[in-house]
Amino acid sequence: MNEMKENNNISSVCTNSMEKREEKKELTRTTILKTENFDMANSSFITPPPATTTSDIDQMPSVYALSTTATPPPPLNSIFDMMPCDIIGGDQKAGSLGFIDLLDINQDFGTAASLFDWFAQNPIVGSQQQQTFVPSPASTLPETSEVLNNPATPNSSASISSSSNEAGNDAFQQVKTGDQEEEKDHDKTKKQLKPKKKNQKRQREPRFAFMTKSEVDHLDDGFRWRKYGQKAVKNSPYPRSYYRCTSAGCGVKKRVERSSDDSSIVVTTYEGQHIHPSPITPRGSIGILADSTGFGAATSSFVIPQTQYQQHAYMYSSSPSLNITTTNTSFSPTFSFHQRRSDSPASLLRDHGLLQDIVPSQMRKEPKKE
DNA sequence: CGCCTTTGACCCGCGC
DNA sequence: GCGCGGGTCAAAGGCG
Repeated sequence: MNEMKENNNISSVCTNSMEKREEKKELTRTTILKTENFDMANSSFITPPPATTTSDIDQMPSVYALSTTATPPPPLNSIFDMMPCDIIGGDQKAGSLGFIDLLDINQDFGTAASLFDWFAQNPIVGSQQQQTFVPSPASTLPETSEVLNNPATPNSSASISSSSNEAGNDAFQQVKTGDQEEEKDHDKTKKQLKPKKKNQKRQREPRFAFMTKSEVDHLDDGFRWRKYGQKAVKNSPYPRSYYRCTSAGCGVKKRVERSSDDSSIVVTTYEGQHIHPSPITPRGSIGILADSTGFGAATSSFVIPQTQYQQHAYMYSSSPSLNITTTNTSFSPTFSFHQRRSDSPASLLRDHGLLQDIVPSQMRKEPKKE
């Protein structure tokens, strides 16, 4: 109890204090990269990511995208496809077995004002393609990369098949299997669902995680969340918070916790798919345009408030030359993530032979500065 | 008053 | 079967 409170203090938790958020938002920095060896069950890296090396990077915003899957993920047509609905097969246990490279972001971002701009500017043909990525020491991962993905789970593989389903919900359904329909009403009745069949493992919603270098734990992503739980995390001084989207009928959840290795890194894990547009488009926030497919909403959990990230958008890559720096530029005030469903950084990377270059496990050992 | 967080208890799955 | 740990519930209280 007391310990938990202490943890809260330690981790500079300011979950819903707008004031504090305002104070600290500028401290939030974002870098997106893909990684692997992420233990989704524990929201931790199976293998601690190598340290970033440059002091520059240390100054950069940090968002690390992570995801796991137990089943071959559906089409990866864009970075935004890496949202829960499309990417992560949702079995927690299996998911914990390994982490898959899904955030295939690695590209010369050129003049893109931001990560999001970049995505907007780089249409990629990604449909009807199949991609399999099997982290393996002997595989295509270049050891020159600073990435050092210790394949904690050699068996884990991201099979990204593609069928570019324009209906986001349908895409989501692709991930679902069999009895998952039962899950629809699991939210309220979970507790009463004792008579759950023994052999029916509870299927988890697809999940998507990313890491954010921020002093703010609960990032404002444009949606309204209600905290419904907090648990101490084993082997971590920081607690894990559980949030649920407050919109009626929307069962999207997210977990937020700090990296035990680097307290400046917040690991946010989204689970599920929004069935509504972002209720909030606060000034400075990147709004999400949900389309009729609902996919926009589905991917909206990736929304990053402009106010928090506009200072820098940085993307790690194993190759310094591939780093993008977007300094003091702002994200598009409104970005429709779903609008690039045919764009695939993954395929782009594939086309450019960069897929394996992406830095995964690197971020955890960023030089601690505190 | 409504919405939110806090927090102890409970449920559930898994490993031993 | 038991214990552990993750995840969730729901009552209580805080806050605007």
